[in-house]
Amino acid sequence: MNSLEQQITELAKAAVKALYNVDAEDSQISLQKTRPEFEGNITLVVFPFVKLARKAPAQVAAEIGEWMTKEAHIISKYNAVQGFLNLSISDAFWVDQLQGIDADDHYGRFDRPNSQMVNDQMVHPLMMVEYSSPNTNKPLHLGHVRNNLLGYSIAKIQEANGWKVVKTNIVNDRGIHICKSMLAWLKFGNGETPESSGKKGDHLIGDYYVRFDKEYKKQIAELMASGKDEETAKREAPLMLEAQEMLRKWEANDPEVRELWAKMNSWVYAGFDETYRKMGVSFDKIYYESNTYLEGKSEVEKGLASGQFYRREDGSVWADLTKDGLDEKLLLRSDGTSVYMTQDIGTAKLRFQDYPIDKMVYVVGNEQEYHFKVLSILLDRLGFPFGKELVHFSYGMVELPNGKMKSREGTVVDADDLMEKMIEDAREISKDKVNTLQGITEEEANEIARKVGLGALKYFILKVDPRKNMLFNPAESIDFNGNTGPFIQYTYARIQSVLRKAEGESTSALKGEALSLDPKELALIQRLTEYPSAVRTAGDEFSPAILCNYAYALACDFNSFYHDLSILNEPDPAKKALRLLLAKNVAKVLCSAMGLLGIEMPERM
RNA sequence: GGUCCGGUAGCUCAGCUGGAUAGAGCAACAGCCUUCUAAGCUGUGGGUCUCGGGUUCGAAUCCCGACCGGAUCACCA
Repeated sequence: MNSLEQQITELAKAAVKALYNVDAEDSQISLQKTRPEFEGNITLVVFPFVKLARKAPAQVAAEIGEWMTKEAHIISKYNAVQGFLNLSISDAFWVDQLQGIDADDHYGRFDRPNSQMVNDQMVHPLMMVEYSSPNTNKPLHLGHVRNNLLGYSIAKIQEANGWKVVKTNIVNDRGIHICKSMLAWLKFGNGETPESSGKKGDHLIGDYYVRFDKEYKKQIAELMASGKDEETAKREAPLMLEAQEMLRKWEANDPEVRELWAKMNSWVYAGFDETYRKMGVSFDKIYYESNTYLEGKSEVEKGLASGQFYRREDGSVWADLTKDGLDEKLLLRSDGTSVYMTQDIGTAKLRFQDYPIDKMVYVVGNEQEYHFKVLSILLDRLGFPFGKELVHFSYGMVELPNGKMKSREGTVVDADDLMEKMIEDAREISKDKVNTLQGITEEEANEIARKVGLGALKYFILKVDPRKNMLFNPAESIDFNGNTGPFIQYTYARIQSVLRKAEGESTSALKGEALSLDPKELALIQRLTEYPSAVRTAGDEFSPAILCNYAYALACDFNSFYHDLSILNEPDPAKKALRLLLAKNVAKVLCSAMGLLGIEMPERM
């Protein structure tokens, strides 16, 4: 089906040809939605043609408008304001569009140009999306929340854009930071477990990580008091030495250390699982750094053998990236241990073994842009087809009113606490709405509060352009009114309420009926037709925010329509049928758009 | 210092492939529920789009230069 834009573009080119005998380029055809203060639905900007025509802009607009109106039945009338030609599209066209949307069960979903039919089945190119990637020494915080929500949403959006998406996670489960919490637990834990304390496993481990830091600082202070300088004190503090010793034992597969490590990590995973479940995110395949870092080492060794990398006198291994305008990059330390980059190479290797990856996407904060620039070059050199074109979906930091979150200063916003608080707030607010929520069970009420609270949180985070830093003020609660998730959920719930009451009513009265549309109805249909391009743009630009904006605009249009025009009390059966069809499809699209954001819709609220 | 990103209403953010008088929400104020859910709708006030040049019929948007803020440039991750 030709979109309206395409049809108008062809018409405009034909008009310019017929009137001025000039072949216009597609790039000269500039279309925009007509501003509400003017009559019309779509506007052609005619300035590009005024030189060719050697006439005043308004006259050119009028001439083209006259020609198009005569030639094309979908244009009902036009008006020209300066160089702007405002075109009104016929009501029949819009009704037709609405019926098309209604008939399309996959409205807003596409195939890729390189999707192929294989044995009667559509096979899509494969995109792997890595997100979350937590350390196992502390619970998830607000920064992770943004990461997880963006990662999950972008996976959904790319799926709608015709990719087969594999969601993946790389868990950073080894290293000195893990040893720190293990050591603190051994020394000060008295055998505390999640069961014995009732604490969530990840929080319990996080507490010991903090405890380590506290005791370590104490030791540093003592050493400095006895005359050592700060550098020496930090290096020689017994706790740090012990942690390093523990890491060596871990690398040497010391059974005792490994057993403790496995036990404590399992507590953390149980905690993470709970947080992920609550957040509503999931993964198709999880990788663990403890399994991939050795793979990375051997890849680096191979690169060394093939001359891609070189070894320095102290034994460390480096990649020379000066030809790419970058520096030299360390890949293996002089003691042979691996760094972050090494591990990422190993992970890529395993992933590539496991899946036919066409595109690899890393959802990681913008502080790591340099890292991914380097990784892209290295993977390319090592022969990974997706290396060169890998996407670092780089998003901005979440900042608090006084700057970044700092765990040492206790300003970290915990993910579990935050979600719980949002759900409580939603529950509190819904208590004032008893009239609309009469007769529902406690369980249903909890479920509504959960959807609404999380909806508010998710929308709040996703509506901001991912590239930008965003501000979160813990002192102010996240809104439930205005441009928010609950606003859109509310719009949906209202529609569901109407549809429940209209159950059994047919929309067939619409057939063949020539009815005239109210401007609010027309605006709604036009907005619905914009959904596919919103999905496409969100995919192209990796921006869930675009879908937030779209869903908000659609909800606004509907609420305005709903306020002015009655659906159930409309006496004209054809009009009533149209409005029901409209409401039904607005709900469908709202639900679809919010689904791509990972936000659930309540049937009532 | 090099590189990258940002600067739009009191606050949080849209708009940025150039188009009409720059938009929302929050906060403030004023209205609208015997009528499909008022988490809604309508209205009022609020702007040197950081600044200065340039390109253009037309610049918040593109180019150049300042200024301010952030990130990064580790044998950290």
